Amino acid sequence: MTGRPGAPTRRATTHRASIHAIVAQIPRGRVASYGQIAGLAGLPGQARQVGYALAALPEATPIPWHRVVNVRGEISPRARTGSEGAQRRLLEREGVAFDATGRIPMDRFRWRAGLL
DNA sequence: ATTCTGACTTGGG
DNA sequence: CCCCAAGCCAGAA
Repeated sequence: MTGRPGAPTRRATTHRASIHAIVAQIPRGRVASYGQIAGLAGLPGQARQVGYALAALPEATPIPWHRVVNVRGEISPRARTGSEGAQRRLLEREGVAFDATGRIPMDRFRWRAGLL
């Protein structure tokens, strides 16, 4: 350890890594909210960080980032447009439905971790 | 080293 | 339903 006695513990891994790991587990046809992911990643209350972690992903990634939506069941608007439409299309292709107001009925599609 | 900025959630009025 | 404030991390300039 580079540890000087009394020095603050330095993060060995970034939070982004654990967040990506959780998102990678969301099964096809299911969605999770940012806050839900944060909790599962051991970072309760850091929903925002989840969004930032996803925004940092490269264009081509094996991580199913499109399965993460906000707690209201809607696709969160980004500063940079482009992926919103693609995200909805990807979800619909997996069988995730949107209601007339453009929201996903979370009661039906929310991912239950540890449950298929 | 400091400053800025982004895919959020929750509670209260 | 709307609006506001607080909590939070990391990478780029």
